[in-house]
Amino acid sequence: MHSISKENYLKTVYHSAGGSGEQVATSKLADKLEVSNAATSEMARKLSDAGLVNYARYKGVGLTESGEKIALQVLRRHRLWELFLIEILGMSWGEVHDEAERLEHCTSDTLINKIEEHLEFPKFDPHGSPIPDREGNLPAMPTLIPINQSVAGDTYIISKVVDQSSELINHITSLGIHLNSKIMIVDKLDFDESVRIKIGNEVHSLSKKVSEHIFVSELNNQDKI
Amino acid sequence: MHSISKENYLKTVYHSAGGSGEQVATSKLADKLEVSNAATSEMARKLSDAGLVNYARYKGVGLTESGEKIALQVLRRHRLWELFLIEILGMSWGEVHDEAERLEHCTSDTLINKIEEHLEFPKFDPHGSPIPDREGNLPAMPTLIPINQSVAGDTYIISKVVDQSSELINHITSLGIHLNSKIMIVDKLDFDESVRIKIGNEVHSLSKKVSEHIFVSELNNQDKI
DNA sequence: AGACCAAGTTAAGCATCCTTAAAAATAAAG
DNA sequence: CTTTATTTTTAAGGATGCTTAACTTGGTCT
Ligand SMILES: [Mn+2]
Ligand SMILES: [Mn+2]
Ligand SMILES: [Mn+2]
Ligand SMILES: [Mn+2]
Repeated sequence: MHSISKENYLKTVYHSAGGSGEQVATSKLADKLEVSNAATSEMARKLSDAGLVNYARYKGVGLTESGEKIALQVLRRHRLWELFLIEILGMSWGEVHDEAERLEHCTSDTLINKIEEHLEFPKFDPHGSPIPDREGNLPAMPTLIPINQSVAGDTYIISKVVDQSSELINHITSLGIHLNSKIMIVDKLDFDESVRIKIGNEVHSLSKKVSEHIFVSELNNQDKI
Repeated sequence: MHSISKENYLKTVYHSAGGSGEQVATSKLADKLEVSNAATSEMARKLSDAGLVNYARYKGVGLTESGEKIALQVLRRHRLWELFLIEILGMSWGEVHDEAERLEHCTSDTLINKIEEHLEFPKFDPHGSPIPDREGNLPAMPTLIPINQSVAGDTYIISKVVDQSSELINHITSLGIHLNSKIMIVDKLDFDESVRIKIGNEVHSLSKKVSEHIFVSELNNQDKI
């Protein structure tokens, strides 16, 4: 098994590259991992030596096939743990991410497979993200769009919430937004890129920062999830 | 939270001191932790600086009050995880120790309390060891004796198995020994300190190494567990 | 007591992962 | 196409936790 730092790094490259094999700037990774640029450059070289990323100085990093395999394993552990903590142990949406962020690094295949079995082989985690199977395959997903790209007047279903920070999740929860909530886009304000949405009878304003982390699907796509 | 190394060290001091505040030789800890004596001496000094152990050169280490508090927290997490993995996830006796050895270092109070609640506040782990409560108090336990101190001809109940290594646990399991099994001491051989025991209709020979890790209670003490 | 031995400690050094500060490469302006 | 600004890398060093090898210390044997 690789070190905690290496696993977190590979997972972050995967997230930042947006699934495809794009090159990611080392400074972007430094931001997300909350370490210095210097630390990220150094790690890029080490992971490159280990054959887990493609890296050329000043050109960013991208996962190799074996690097992606590891990233998907970590992601699998993270997402299964989150679902388990919510479904079986009754923890809250806001609590599970930080816990999973640690557990993902100290869970054997045997254990994570037991958890998967206990949850009856789920396909999505509590934030709507797909869970890789034992071979690293992701389930088919409908195309989702972030709220800041939605159309005013249209109605959508909340389908995924990017859960990088528990602060964001707690804020979203406090607005009454949950997975599979139905929302209507009231209007979009150009000057600050905020979006006003209607949930039930309440109208809330979402800043750009918030709206770009919430993904929705069109109402008629709902059955695909 | 302290580092993994420090937590393991404190836990090992607790185990080695046999509950009371005896001083433990650094070399004994080095053996159990499978590191060099040098590493143990260095760590003794660091933990002493942090006020977690009493340490005077050449005199061994003993837990301070705050050191014992941490040891008991780690022990609590270890034992609750082991029980959880067996009871809820169906893992085997031999598998859970190694898993718990890692999980014990990355589990928040919130999570371990949820686990405790889910298990309905158990008092003993799957090997018969007592589980400290949230305040670090251990449940009352009957006095147990290791099999190598048992009396030939007498009948006992298996009440605790020290689970330092999964090899030992697997061996014991393969002999058909489980918690609460009833056994009879057939005889004790002086020349190699082995013990022969009868379980059901089978007679097995236990080496000294094995017999000193299995603890039994007299038959009439059974109800106290 | 003096010599000896085993147990325990210190010294020096290595791996990992991080930092800040200086240097180099790339990108942006003029 | 230079000059400047920004991004990225390299260099030097610190903390932690480990190693082997050399050195102390305390206890034992004669
Ligand atoms: Mn998460
Ligand atoms: Mn993590
Ligand atoms: Mn155990
Ligand atoms: Mn451990």
